[in-house]
Amino acid sequence: MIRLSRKSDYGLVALKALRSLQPGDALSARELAVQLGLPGDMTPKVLARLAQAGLVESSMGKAGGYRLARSAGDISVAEVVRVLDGESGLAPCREGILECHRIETCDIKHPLDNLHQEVMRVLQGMSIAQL
Amino acid sequence: MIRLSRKSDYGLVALKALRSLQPGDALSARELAVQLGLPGDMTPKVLARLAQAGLVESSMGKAGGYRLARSAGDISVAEVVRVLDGESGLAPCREGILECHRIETCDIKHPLDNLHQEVMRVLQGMSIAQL
DNA sequence: GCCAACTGCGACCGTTCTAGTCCGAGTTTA
DNA sequence: TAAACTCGGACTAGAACGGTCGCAGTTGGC
Repeated sequence: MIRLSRKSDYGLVALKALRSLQPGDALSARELAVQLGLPGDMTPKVLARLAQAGLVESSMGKAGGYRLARSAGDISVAEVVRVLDGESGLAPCREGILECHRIETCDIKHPLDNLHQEVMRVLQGMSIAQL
Repeated sequence: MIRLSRKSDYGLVALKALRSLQPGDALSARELAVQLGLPGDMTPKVLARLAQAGLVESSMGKAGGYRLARSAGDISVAEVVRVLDGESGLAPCREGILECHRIETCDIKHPLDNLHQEVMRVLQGMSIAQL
Protein backbone atom coordinates (compact mmCIF):
# COMPACT_ATOMS: atom_id res chain seq x y z
CA MET A 1 0.00 0.00 0.00
CA ILE A 2 1.13 3.41 -0.86
CA ARG A 3 -0.21 5.20 2.12
CA LEU A 4 1.12 7.46 4.83
CA SER A 5 0.75 6.36 8.43
CA ARG A 6 -1.23 8.50 10.79
CA LYS A 7 1.94 9.50 12.55
CA SER A 8 3.27 11.02 9.36
CA ASP A 9 -0.04 12.65 8.74
CA TYR A 10 -0.08 14.17 12.21
CA GLY A 11 3.50 15.28 11.80
CA LEU A 12 2.77 17.07 8.57
CA VAL A 13 -0.27 18.82 9.99
CA ALA A 14 1.63 19.85 13.12
CA LEU A 15 4.58 21.18 11.18
CA LYS A 16 2.27 23.12 8.99
CA ALA A 17 0.68 24.69 12.05
CA LEU A 18 4.06 25.58 13.52
CA ARG A 19 4.88 27.38 10.33
CA SER A 20 2.67 30.33 11.16
CA LEU A 21 4.36 30.99 14.47
CA GLN A 22 6.13 34.22 15.38
CA PRO A 23 9.90 33.75 15.72
CA GLY A 24 10.76 33.10 19.32
CA ASP A 25 7.29 31.79 20.10
CA ALA A 26 6.50 28.17 20.80
CA LEU A 27 3.41 25.98 20.86
CA SER A 28 2.96 23.23 23.42
CA ALA A 29 2.00 19.78 22.23
CA ARG A 30 -1.29 20.01 24.04
CA GLU A 31 -2.18 23.30 22.41
CA LEU A 32 -1.39 21.84 19.02
CA ALA A 33 -3.47 18.77 19.71
CA VAL A 34 -6.50 20.81 20.71
CA GLN A 35 -6.10 23.26 17.88
CA LEU A 36 -5.72 20.58 15.22
CA GLY A 37 -8.03 17.98 16.66
CA LEU A 38 -5.31 15.37 17.07
CA PRO A 39 -5.39 12.61 19.69
CA GLY A 40 -4.08 14.03 22.93
CA ASP A 41 -1.21 11.76 23.82
CA MET A 42 -0.10 11.06 20.31
CA THR A 43 0.95 14.58 19.53
CA PRO A 44 3.77 14.88 22.10
CA LYS A 45 5.19 11.62 20.79
CA VAL A 46 5.24 12.74 17.21
CA LEU A 47 6.73 16.10 18.10
CA ALA A 48 9.36 14.56 20.33
CA ARG A 49 10.42 12.35 17.46
CA LEU A 50 10.60 15.32 15.13
CA ALA A 51 12.65 17.24 17.69
CA GLN A 52 15.03 14.32 18.04
CA ALA A 53 15.55 14.39 14.30
CA GLY A 54 16.20 18.10 14.32
CA LEU A 55 13.12 19.19 12.40
CA VAL A 56 11.68 21.14 15.30
CA GLU A 57 13.24 22.71 18.38
CA SER A 58 11.84 22.22 21.83
CA SER A 59 12.09 24.25 24.96
CA MET A 60 11.39 22.60 28.26
CA GLY A 61 9.70 23.86 31.34
CA LYS A 62 6.78 26.15 31.81
CA ALA A 63 5.90 28.16 28.71
CA GLY A 64 7.94 25.71 26.71
CA GLY A 65 6.88 24.09 23.51
CA TYR A 66 7.89 23.45 19.93
CA ARG A 67 8.88 25.58 16.98
CA LEU A 68 10.34 24.84 13.59
CA ALA A 69 14.09 24.38 13.63
CA ARG A 70 14.40 25.37 10.00
CA SER A 71 12.37 27.32 7.52
CA ALA A 72 9.30 25.50 6.26
CA GLY A 73 10.67 25.58 2.76
CA ASP A 74 13.67 23.53 3.88
CA ILE A 75 11.66 20.66 5.32
CA SER A 76 10.44 18.16 2.76
CA VAL A 77 7.60 15.72 3.08
CA ALA A 78 10.11 12.96 2.41
CA GLU A 79 12.09 13.91 5.49
CA VAL A 80 9.05 13.89 7.75
CA VAL A 81 7.93 10.52 6.46
CA ARG A 82 11.39 9.10 6.86
CA VAL A 83 11.62 10.28 10.47
CA LEU A 84 8.18 9.16 11.56
CA ASP A 85 7.72 5.98 9.55
CA GLY A 86 11.26 4.93 9.02
CA GLU A 87 12.70 4.32 5.62
CA SER A 88 12.15 0.94 4.14
CA GLY A 89 12.30 -0.01 0.51
CA LEU A 90 9.26 -0.49 -1.63
CA ALA A 91 9.77 -4.21 -1.68
CA PRO A 92 8.38 -5.95 1.39
CA CYS A 93 11.50 -7.99 1.98
CA ARG A 94 11.71 -7.36 5.67
CA GLU A 95 15.17 -7.21 7.03
CA GLY A 96 16.09 -8.94 10.25
CA ILE A 97 13.69 -11.37 11.81
CA LEU A 98 11.42 -12.18 8.94
CA GLU A 99 13.80 -12.25 6.07
CA CYS A 100 12.50 -13.00 2.63
CA HIS A 101 13.61 -16.47 1.62
CA ARG A 102 13.56 -15.48 -1.99
CA ILE A 103 16.29 -12.93 -1.41
CA GLU A 104 18.87 -14.92 -3.32
CA THR A 105 16.88 -15.40 -6.47
CA CYS A 106 14.81 -12.25 -6.33
CA ASP A 107 15.04 -10.46 -9.62
CA ILE A 108 12.64 -7.63 -8.99
CA LYS A 109 14.36 -6.08 -6.01
CA HIS A 110 16.62 -3.76 -7.95
CA PRO A 111 13.92 -2.38 -10.21
CA LEU A 112 11.74 -1.82 -7.16
CA ASP A 113 14.57 -0.05 -5.42
CA ASN A 114 14.81 2.29 -8.35
CA LEU A 115 11.11 2.91 -8.21
CA HIS A 116 11.40 3.63 -4.52
CA GLN A 117 14.04 6.23 -5.10
CA GLU A 118 11.88 7.91 -7.68
CA VAL A 119 8.97 7.99 -5.30
CA MET A 120 11.11 9.50 -2.59
CA ARG A 121 12.29 12.08 -5.05
CA VAL A 122 8.69 13.09 -5.59
CA LEU A 123 8.15 13.44 -1.85
CA GLN A 124 11.42 15.29 -1.58
CA GLY A 125 10.09 17.83 -4.04
CA MET A 126 7.33 19.03 -1.77
CA SER A 127 8.10 21.07 1.32
CA ILE A 128 6.03 21.96 4.36
CA ALA A 129 5.73 25.46 2.96
CA GLN A 130 3.99 24.08 -0.10
CA LEU A 131 1.47 22.00 1.77
CA MET B 1 4.69 3.79 4.97
CA ILE B 2 5.55 3.67 1.36
CA ARG B 3 5.73 -0.04 0.97
CA LEU B 4 4.20 -2.67 -1.25
CA SER B 5 2.17 -5.40 0.35
CA ARG B 6 3.26 -8.96 -0.11
CA LYS B 7 0.34 -9.60 -2.37
CA SER B 8 1.58 -6.96 -4.77
CA ASP B 9 5.06 -8.33 -4.51
CA TYR B 10 3.86 -11.83 -5.30
CA GLY B 11 1.78 -10.51 -8.14
CA LEU B 12 4.72 -8.74 -9.72
CA VAL B 13 6.96 -11.77 -9.42
CA ALA B 14 4.30 -14.05 -10.86
CA LEU B 15 3.57 -11.77 -13.78
CA LYS B 16 7.22 -11.53 -14.51
CA ALA B 17 7.45 -15.32 -14.59
CA LEU B 18 4.45 -15.58 -16.92
CA ARG B 19 6.17 -13.24 -19.29
CA SER B 20 8.56 -15.90 -20.51
CA LEU B 21 5.83 -18.30 -21.51
CA GLN B 22 5.25 -19.58 -25.01
CA PRO B 23 2.03 -18.25 -26.55
CA GLY B 24 -0.75 -20.73 -25.95
CA ASP B 25 0.98 -22.23 -22.95
CA ALA B 26 -0.18 -21.78 -19.40
CA LEU B 27 1.29 -22.20 -15.94
CA SER B 28 -0.74 -23.51 -13.02
CA ALA B 29 -0.73 -21.58 -9.78
CA ARG B 30 0.96 -24.46 -8.03
CA GLU B 31 3.74 -24.64 -10.54
CA LEU B 32 4.32 -20.93 -10.20
CA ALA B 33 4.35 -21.16 -6.42
CA VAL B 34 6.93 -23.94 -6.42
CA GLN B 35 9.03 -22.31 -9.08
CA LEU B 36 9.09 -18.91 -7.37
CA GLY B 37 9.09 -20.06 -3.77
CA LEU B 38 5.80 -18.38 -2.95
CA PRO B 39 3.42 -19.60 -0.23
CA GLY B 40 1.29 -22.33 -1.70
CA ASP B 41 -2.23 -21.14 -1.09
CA MET B 42 -1.53 -17.49 -1.57
CA THR B 43 -0.57 -17.75 -5.19
CA PRO B 44 -3.94 -18.93 -6.56
CA LYS B 45 -5.57 -16.07 -4.72
CA VAL B 46 -3.33 -13.46 -6.19
CA LEU B 47 -3.62 -14.89 -9.67
CA ALA B 48 -7.39 -15.18 -9.45
CA ARG B 49 -7.55 -11.53 -8.52
CA LEU B 50 -5.34 -10.61 -11.44
CA ALA B 51 -7.49 -12.69 -13.77
CA GLN B 52 -10.60 -10.99 -12.51
CA ALA B 53 -9.04 -7.65 -13.33
CA GLY B 54 -8.11 -8.80 -16.79
CA LEU B 55 -4.35 -8.76 -16.38
CA VAL B 56 -4.00 -12.51 -16.89
CA GLU B 57 -6.16 -15.09 -18.61
CA SER B 58 -7.06 -18.35 -17.00
CA SER B 59 -8.10 -21.66 -18.41
CA MET B 60 -9.92 -24.09 -16.20
CA GLY B 61 -9.75 -27.79 -15.96
CA LYS B 62 -6.89 -30.17 -16.28
CA ALA B 63 -3.85 -28.70 -17.97
CA GLY B 64 -5.31 -25.28 -17.21
CA GLY B 65 -3.45 -22.38 -15.74
CA TYR B 66 -2.62 -18.74 -16.23
CA ARG B 67 -1.02 -16.67 -18.95
CA LEU B 68 -0.66 -12.95 -19.55
CA ALA B 69 -3.72 -11.37 -21.08
CA ARG B 70 -1.69 -8.52 -22.56
CA SER B 71 1.87 -7.96 -23.52
CA ALA B 72 4.19 -7.43 -20.55
CA GLY B 73 4.97 -3.96 -21.80
CA ASP B 74 1.34 -2.96 -21.47
CA ILE B 75 1.00 -3.90 -17.81
CA SER B 76 2.27 -1.28 -15.41
CA VAL B 77 3.34 -1.74 -11.83
CA ALA B 78 0.72 0.82 -10.88
CA GLU B 79 -2.02 -1.36 -12.30
CA VAL B 80 -0.88 -4.43 -10.41
CA VAL B 81 -0.67 -2.54 -7.15
CA ARG B 82 -4.08 -1.00 -7.70
CA VAL B 83 -5.64 -4.39 -8.35
CA LEU B 84 -4.03 -6.23 -5.44
CA ASP B 85 -3.86 -3.54 -2.80
CA GLY B 86 -6.70 -1.34 -3.85
CA GLU B 87 -6.27 2.29 -4.51
CA SER B 88 -6.37 4.57 -1.54
CA GLY B 89 -5.01 8.05 -1.31
CA LEU B 90 -1.74 8.91 0.32
CA ALA B 91 -3.52 10.53 3.21
CA PRO B 92 -4.70 8.05 5.83
CA CYS B 93 -8.18 9.53 6.00
CA ARG B 94 -10.03 6.27 5.81
CA GLU B 95 -13.34 6.42 4.10
CA GLY B 96 -16.37 4.71 5.49
CA ILE B 97 -16.27 3.36 9.00
CA LEU B 98 -13.37 5.21 10.46
CA GLU B 99 -13.73 8.59 8.93
CA CYS B 100 -11.23 11.24 9.79
CA HIS B 101 -12.91 13.80 12.01
CA ARG B 102 -10.62 16.50 10.69
CA ILE B 103 -12.02 16.09 7.21
CA GLU B 104 -13.77 19.44 7.29
CA THR B 105 -10.80 21.50 8.28
CA CYS B 106 -8.08 19.42 6.73
CA ASP B 107 -5.86 21.61 4.68
CA ILE B 108 -3.25 19.09 3.61
CA LYS B 109 -5.53 16.67 1.83
CA HIS B 110 -5.35 18.31 -1.56
CA PRO B 111 -1.58 18.66 -1.63
CA LEU B 112 -1.29 15.04 -0.57
CA ASP B 113 -3.66 13.98 -3.30
CA ASN B 114 -1.44 15.70 -5.80
CA LEU B 115 1.56 13.91 -4.39
CA HIS B 116 -0.30 10.65 -4.63
CA GLN B 117 -1.00 11.19 -8.28
CA GLU B 118 2.63 11.91 -8.92
CA VAL B 119 3.65 8.75 -7.14
CA MET B 120 1.19 6.71 -9.17
CA ARG B 121 2.56 8.29 -12.28
CA VAL B 122 5.98 6.98 -11.34
CA LEU B 123 4.59 3.48 -10.86
CA GLN B 124 2.67 3.82 -14.09
CA GLY B 125 5.94 4.45 -15.85
CA MET B 126 7.35 1.02 -15.13
CA SER B 127 5.95 -2.05 -16.85
CA ILE B 128 6.30 -5.74 -16.12
CA ALA B 129 8.60 -5.98 -19.11
CA GLN B 130 11.01 -3.57 -17.44
CA LEU B 131 11.13 -5.37 -14.12
C1' DG C 1 -18.64 -42.06 -18.00
C1' DC C 2 -15.58 -41.48 -14.51
C1' DC C 3 -11.49 -39.64 -12.44
C1' DA C 4 -7.77 -36.41 -11.89
C1' DA C 5 -6.08 -31.79 -12.10
C1' DC C 6 -7.07 -27.50 -12.37
C1' DT C 7 -9.51 -22.61 -11.29
C1' DG C 8 -12.75 -19.92 -8.39
C1' DC C 9 -14.52 -18.31 -4.24
C1' DG C 10 -15.62 -17.68 0.46
C1' DA C 11 -14.79 -18.46 5.38
C1' DC C 12 -11.58 -18.67 8.84
C1' DC C 13 -7.54 -18.05 12.11
C1' DG C 14 -3.12 -16.46 13.92
C1' DT C 15 0.37 -12.91 13.79
C1' DT C 16 2.11 -8.52 13.18
C1' DC C 17 1.83 -3.75 13.11
C1' DT C 18 -0.24 0.55 14.38
C1' DA C 19 -2.71 3.76 17.16
C1' DG C 20 -3.52 5.32 21.29
C1' DT C 21 -3.09 5.59 26.57
C1' DC C 22 -0.80 5.78 30.98
C1' DC C 23 2.77 6.91 34.07
C1' DG C 24 6.99 8.53 36.09
C1' DA C 25 11.12 11.49 35.64
C1' DG C 26 13.54 15.64 34.39
C1' DT C 27 13.39 20.93 33.39
C1' DT C 28 12.25 25.51 33.52
C1' DT C 29 9.79 29.67 35.07
C1' DA C 30 7.13 32.35 38.25
C1' DT D 1 8.04 25.34 45.93
C1' DA D 2 4.51 24.65 42.68
C1' DA D 3 2.88 24.63 38.05
C1' DA D 4 3.43 23.66 33.27
C1' DC D 5 5.86 21.70 30.14
C1' DT D 6 9.07 18.06 27.59
C1' DC D 7 10.95 13.31 27.45
C1' DG D 8 10.84 8.37 27.30
C1' DG D 9 9.35 3.80 28.06
C1' DA D 10 5.77 0.32 28.94
C1' DC D 11 1.44 -1.28 28.03
C1' DT D 12 -3.18 -2.38 25.73
C1' DA D 13 -6.64 -2.76 22.18
C1' DG D 14 -7.80 -3.07 17.56
C1' DA D 15 -7.23 -3.39 12.66
C1' DA D 16 -4.86 -5.08 8.75
C1' DC D 17 -2.39 -8.64 6.63
C1' DG D 18 -0.63 -13.12 5.51
C1' DG D 19 -1.70 -17.54 5.17
C1' DT D 20 -4.72 -21.94 5.37
C1' DC D 21 -8.69 -24.87 4.57
C1' DG D 22 -12.56 -26.62 2.19
C1' DC D 23 -15.92 -27.01 -1.32
C1' DA D 24 -18.02 -26.09 -5.89
C1' DG D 25 -17.43 -25.77 -10.85
C1' DT D 26 -14.78 -26.94 -15.17
C1' DT D 27 -12.00 -29.39 -18.36
C1' DG D 28 -9.37 -33.17 -20.53
C1' DG D 29 -7.83 -37.88 -20.71
C1' DC D 30 -8.31 -42.77 -19.88
